[in-house]
Amino acid sequence: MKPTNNQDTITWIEKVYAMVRQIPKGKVSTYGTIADHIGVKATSRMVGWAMNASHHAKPAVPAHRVVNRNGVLTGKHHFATPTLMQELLEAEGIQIIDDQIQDFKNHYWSPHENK
DNA sequence: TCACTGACCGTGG
DNA sequence: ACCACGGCCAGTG
Repeated sequence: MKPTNNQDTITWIEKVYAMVRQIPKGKVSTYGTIADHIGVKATSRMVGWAMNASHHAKPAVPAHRVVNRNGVLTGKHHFATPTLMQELLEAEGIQIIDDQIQDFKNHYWSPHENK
């Protein structure tokens, strides 16, 4: 398509949003994996910061499907409520105990499927 | 305008 | 095995 109002100002942040939205329901991804797949220009910290900005982006990015390397809901505290992230993940069939995703690697989603 | 921080991860000692 | 530090972009004070 040809977005007239769009320009080449697309930054790695846009890619972060796009990739996070590609995460299928019931699956989760990590900051490092996303950052690595986006490009070496971005690091895990940048992804986390982008997620914070995602609150301002549209459509809303399912940041609740993004967790840290340990499979822990590190960013849960940044959601509307500190339990919202866990609630959303549990609603997708993911079991979480003490902010720790159970069988995390089994729910782990890798962008290798996407080109 | 300059400097620091941020939802992290990897490597070195 | 544990502790400490660097790296990258953008926004805020």
